[in-house]
Amino acid sequence: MNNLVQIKRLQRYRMALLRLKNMGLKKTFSHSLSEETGVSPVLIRKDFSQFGIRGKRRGGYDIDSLLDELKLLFGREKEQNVVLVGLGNIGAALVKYEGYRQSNMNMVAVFDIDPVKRTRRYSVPVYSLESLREVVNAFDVSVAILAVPEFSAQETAHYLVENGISGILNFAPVLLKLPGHVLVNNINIMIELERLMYHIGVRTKPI
Amino acid sequence: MNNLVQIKRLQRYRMALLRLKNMGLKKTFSHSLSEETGVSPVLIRKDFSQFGIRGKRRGGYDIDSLLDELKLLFGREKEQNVVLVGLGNIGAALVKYEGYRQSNMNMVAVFDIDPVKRTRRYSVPVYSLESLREVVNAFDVSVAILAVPEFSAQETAHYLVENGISGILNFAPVLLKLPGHVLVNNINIMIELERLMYHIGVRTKPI
DNA sequence: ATTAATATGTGAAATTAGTAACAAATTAAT
DNA sequence: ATTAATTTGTTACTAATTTCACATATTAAT
Ligand SMILES: NC(=O)c1ccc[n+]([C@@H]2O[C@H](COP(=O)([O-])OP(=O)(O)OC[C@H]3O[C@@H](n4cnc5c(N)ncnc54)[C@H](O)[C@@H]3O)[C@@H](O)[C@H]2O)c1
Ligand SMILES: NC(=O)c1ccc[n+]([C@@H]2O[C@H](COP(=O)([O-])OP(=O)(O)OC[C@H]3O[C@@H](n4cnc5c(N)ncnc54)[C@H](O)[C@@H]3O)[C@@H](O)[C@H]2O)c1
Repeated sequence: MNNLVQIKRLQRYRMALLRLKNMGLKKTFSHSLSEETGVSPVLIRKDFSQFGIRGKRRGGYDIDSLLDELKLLFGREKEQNVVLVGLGNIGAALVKYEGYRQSNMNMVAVFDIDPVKRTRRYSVPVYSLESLREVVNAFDVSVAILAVPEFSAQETAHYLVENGISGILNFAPVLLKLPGHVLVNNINIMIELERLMYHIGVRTKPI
Repeated sequence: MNNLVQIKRLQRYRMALLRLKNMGLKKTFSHSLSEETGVSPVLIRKDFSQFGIRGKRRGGYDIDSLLDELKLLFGREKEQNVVLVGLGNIGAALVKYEGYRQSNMNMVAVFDIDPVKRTRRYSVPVYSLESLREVVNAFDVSVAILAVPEFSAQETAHYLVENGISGILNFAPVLLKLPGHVLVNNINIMIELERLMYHIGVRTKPI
């Protein structure tokens, strides 16, 4: 059963555990985590079990230990550097976001073809794409956030990969065609909205 | 097998078909759509088949007919109005986005508690939350985009529901606890980034 | 006309994911 | 100490999703 679906759930557990810890809690139970994540208690226990994470019968799970175990999975030891490509609407939101540290990540540079965009001053430097390779090498970057218009997404993604990027978080609503070793995660806001509409529409449609 | 997973795929087909149509194509085949969407050809055929959409053996599918059929599913007849709650980083990107029309949607109002945010002028009016019910009634709104900070997300979501919202696209990294009839779709940017890191890390880790 | 090639459509098989049931451990209560 | 209550961990079962295999239709070529 390993992977994908399960990894997504482990991430959710981790987020929830961070919240619980923040609230001052020391331990938790599969049914409490279920409340926080929407995953059934059995499945939570099974997931933990399969990743070698063990609780105490009747005593539940120790939050700190759980987070330590999950840290080995997600919170890579070394802080991971990412770059942002495309400083438009979405890009501007992402560059101003301050939550990267919390996930042990750091945005080291932004790239945009528009020189005007490069005059705006943020806490992160904005370059032309020519500097990409240099930055990738200097900061050991392997992941990029891609927030360029749909029509240039494929071409830009290709350029990123040519210059050493092997993971892309893609906001453009297209399937990027890239070499097999490259990983892409897509975020498609309009599709999420549409599906919401669809499900609501379906349910409220008169029978 | 109906629903959820399948609906997601049908949405992807639709997006891809719109692109193909835009490129001037008239018909397509399950294997071409597979290229565009990453879904296997058999599964594409099966999905269509189960939704009563039929192609021509040897002749493939007619793009316009396909889109018509899918329109019945997704592109509700009437344009759907949505509101945005929280005009921060993400909110500002969403209010400036111009792709709603294409999905037959329309953003009719933005809400923010911060009076300073309400002085900024966009093509969409910005109100305080007190006006929510009024707008919901006037524009028959059932879906809201929630882009407020994590700590106020639950409370705000609750308020939205109290005032007639039944679908929420949630950007805050928390599981919203709401009455069963309310639908929530979550977009969690950091989780997507983390998972990218994880999968890359796993693969490049020395054996 | 006949044959070959190509694509769809679908029931069966295989795979993957999730649930139920319950034993084992641990803690709390008497 | 003994009993009861609770919660984990696991195996067996059920459900869901996807792929396989192939029959069937359609077009193109000879
Ligand atoms: N803004 C939203 O709310 C929203 C919603 C849904 C989807 N999207 C998608 O997200 C992507 C970005 O949207 P946006 O609204 O931020 O777009 P935008 O047009 O505001 O910004 C795009 C930016 O990318 C830059 N750019 C263009 N080509 C480039 C290239 N080759 N290399 C580097 N930079 C380049 C442009 O100069 C611009 O600054 C689009 O694909 C869009 O479809 C956005
Ligand atoms: N910006 C990003 O790139 C990013 C990335 C990942 C996740 N997120 C999440 O998205 C959400 C929004 O992020 P952001 O960066 O835009 O935050 P932000 O702080 O920039 O903006 C939040 C906005 O919500 C308004 N607000 C606060 N409470 C409100 C309430 N009760 N009702 C109405 N409006 C209210 C604030 O006035 C502000 O304008 C957060 O939950 C954040 O964790 C954002």
